[in-house]
Amino acid sequence: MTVSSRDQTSPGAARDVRAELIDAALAILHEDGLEKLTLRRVAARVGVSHAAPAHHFRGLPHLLGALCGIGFEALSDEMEAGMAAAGDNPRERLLAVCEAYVAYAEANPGLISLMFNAGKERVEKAAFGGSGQRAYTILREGCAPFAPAGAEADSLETQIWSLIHGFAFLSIGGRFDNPGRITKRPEIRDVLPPLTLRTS
Amino acid sequence: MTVSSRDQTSPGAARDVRAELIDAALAILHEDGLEKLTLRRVAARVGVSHAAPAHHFRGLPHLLGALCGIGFEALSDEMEAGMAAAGDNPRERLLAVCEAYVAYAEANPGLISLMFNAGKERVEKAAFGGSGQRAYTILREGCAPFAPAGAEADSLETQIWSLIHGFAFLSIGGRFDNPGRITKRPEIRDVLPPLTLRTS
DNA sequence: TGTACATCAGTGAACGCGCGTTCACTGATGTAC
DNA sequence: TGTACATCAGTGAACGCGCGTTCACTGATGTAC
Repeated sequence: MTVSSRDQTSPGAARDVRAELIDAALAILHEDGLEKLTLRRVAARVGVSHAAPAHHFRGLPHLLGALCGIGFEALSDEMEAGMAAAGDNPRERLLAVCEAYVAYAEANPGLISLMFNAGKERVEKAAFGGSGQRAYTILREGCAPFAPAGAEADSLETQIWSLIHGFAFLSIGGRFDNPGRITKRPEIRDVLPPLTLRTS
Repeated sequence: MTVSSRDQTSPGAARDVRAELIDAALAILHEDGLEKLTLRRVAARVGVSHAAPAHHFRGLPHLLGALCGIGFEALSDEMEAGMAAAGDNPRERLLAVCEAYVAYAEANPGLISLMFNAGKERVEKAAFGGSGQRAYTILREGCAPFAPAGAEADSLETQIWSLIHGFAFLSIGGRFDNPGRITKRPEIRDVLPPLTLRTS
């Protein structure tokens, strides 16, 4: 009986508690937000004793770090996929990257908040590598065909990043429901600045 | 002896514990962040028993609501002051509003995070009125002289708000220290989109 | 000017709660011989 | 194919901690007469 799980055709059918803990943490983050995300709740959701997570994560900050890594990878994947699906037009490509960024944030508000807004002491940075760097590089790639209007070298990236980042978090925070506004949920394409192709 | 405080020339010299509690809460928010902001710590900082705050706030969410109200008023004041100091040039006026927004956020990272990123359950909305509305109206006023490049009625406000909001939170989060970047802390003026005056 | 009373902010002890962490333990799995 | 041993993930009880909240209380202040 006890070997039943190993009799399955898939070798991965043996219980992977670590993966289950991460899935449960993502679910709690999504449903209840960061403040409800504790080791004990994660363990309870998986159906395991509250002491079990200690065998997989040094502590809550390490678990949160792992979640951030997953989040940045997934965000990067979405941005890359959007870019790839957009074809060759540079403007369409950048637009797709921006829309992917915002869409990911809107679909994963708890996770994106953890990734960007959680205090340094709460998240063990060592638990995820350069995952954030990858997303930034993709954004930079999307911006590359366009000349910055004026001065600084990476001012266009800064502009675009600020724009979509702010848009995403204002959207998540429900700020576009502001009673003074007409447009409840603007389109990204209506909000991007004019972009001129690099001439050289 | 017990009347000594009332013998002072200033009538406000009598202890105002409620105000002290709010000041202490702001200080904790600034120094340690939202996660460390509890009623007991606030009381301890003021030097009062931990049961005292209950006489002034129904609970932590009401205290946080009061802080948000103060924050939005202060943000609005800064935006208005910046605009007033900028003179008559519409572009300079809008730039000043934007710079005030970002500067306030950078100077008060804990408070601005509470105002925009804290969950609805944590902050009692009833504890502050339309303070957020005022800031939005000022931003709208700064945008008014400019024609939206294309379509939607409030797309320019959305664009500017997203841009400065994202810029502010990326700055607070230390994202401009990203190793892939050249410019560590860009200027707002280098990052604003081109603005064309409304013709009609 | 006095006296009786109501109000109200602050005290300090006590409560139950959920949290992270530690501990000795158990039982399954893998390995050396 | 066996036997002895090491490893390791999970258990459940226990710990101390900080938290919000409640409670009877005290003492100062304000008010009615």
